[in-house]
Amino acid sequence: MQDLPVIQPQAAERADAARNRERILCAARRLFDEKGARCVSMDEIADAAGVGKGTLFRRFGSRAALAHAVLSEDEARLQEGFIRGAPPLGPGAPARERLIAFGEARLDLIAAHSELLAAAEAAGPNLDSPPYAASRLHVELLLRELDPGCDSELLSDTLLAGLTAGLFLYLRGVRGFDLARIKEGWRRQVEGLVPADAADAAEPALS
Amino acid sequence: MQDLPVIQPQAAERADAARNRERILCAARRLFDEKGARCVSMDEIADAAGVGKGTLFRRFGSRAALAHAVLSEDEARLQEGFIRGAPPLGPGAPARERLIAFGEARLDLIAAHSELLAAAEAAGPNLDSPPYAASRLHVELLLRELDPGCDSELLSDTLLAGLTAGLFLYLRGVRGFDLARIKEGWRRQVEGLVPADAADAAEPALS
DNA sequence: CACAGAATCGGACCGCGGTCCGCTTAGTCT
DNA sequence: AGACTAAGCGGACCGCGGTCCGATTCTGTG
Repeated sequence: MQDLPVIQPQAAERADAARNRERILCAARRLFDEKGARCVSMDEIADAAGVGKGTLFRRFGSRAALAHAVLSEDEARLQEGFIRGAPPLGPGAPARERLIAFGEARLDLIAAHSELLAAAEAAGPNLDSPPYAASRLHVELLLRELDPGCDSELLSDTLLAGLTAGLFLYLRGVRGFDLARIKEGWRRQVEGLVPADAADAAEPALS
Repeated sequence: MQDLPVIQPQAAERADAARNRERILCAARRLFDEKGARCVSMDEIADAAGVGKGTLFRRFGSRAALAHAVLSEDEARLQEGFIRGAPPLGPGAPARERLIAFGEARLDLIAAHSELLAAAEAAGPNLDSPPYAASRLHVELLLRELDPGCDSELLSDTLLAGLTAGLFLYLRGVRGFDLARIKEGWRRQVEGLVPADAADAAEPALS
């Protein structure tokens, strides 16, 4: 019989490593909101954390990943909200409403951290990032519930393309739309995507 | 009385400048499809064109802009297609069909030059690039025709977010969807966005 | 407590996209 | 033709994200 596999693979993190991780996250968070995400270089962060650049990259791999790590708390809160939260967003409301609420919640998060999130979207849709995967799955399940015949796998991705920090910055900064208007657009897009008749197919009041 | 302002501001391009522009475009095109867009550095292009790096950037401003320039022919052809082309894409077909055909045509173009287009999308939706602006306007007009009450300004942008090279590469490369399936998703999204009743409101056979 | 081995550190280093500025050259006016 | 001027040129230079590897700890063991 082998040893039981340890559930937390990174549990054996050395004390100094843990300390440095915390220092880095702390410095990054501070610098990001002091100077704006795009004006902070990785060298600066390493410096402010009192740590070598190599350490920084060893810990987080890339700028995008660091940004994700800094935002992980907020991402987790959102995720918690649509998995176990109160009805408009969490289970209990009709799927269509949940989908709309999800988009609005995500847009709120984007609005709050747009620059940082944009940095985290370096390559494509934050591919392979757990938060994105979770969101995608959530949207996919809701879509499947609303219209079992649709290509929910694909549509979840294309729908989520409308909830990107890059797009948001463009819409708000260049085109001049405000948050409420963007939310309204999302609602409209969701309502359209789901045929009105099919929408009521699964409208039990509770999950 | 002053001299008449010349209508074409850049007409006064010096002979050597024109020659170099051509050399650069030519070298870029060749290298891009020999080695794949992402494996070609700007230094390489300048080198292959027998031109200094400064010249390259003076001419094209950025890597993204160079990519656009290389693709301008194809972009122009697409644009020509939806402005003056044959009915499914050009004027004459019902607006909804035109919108679907537009997306499919754009997806074809993306599929043909995905890497290069991805390079051209460096910052946000190719913001301020003429081709993107033209596409956006086209989509906006079609949307307005289909449903005059909708927020066509915003929806044109969010819809176009689904026709991005970055998204396409992700859908095809990471998720493994093929072109046909992606096109089907686009159709579905368009059909949803436009209420079925309003869709027939403007269905004259000719423009 | 001393030791050994490995995990971690850190800063020199790389190639990249992009900028700058002194030199060259193509067009123009006499 | 000759000279004048501004457009054009090119390569040294910059800061950035990211990598590498020798030096430096930390931690379990005798």
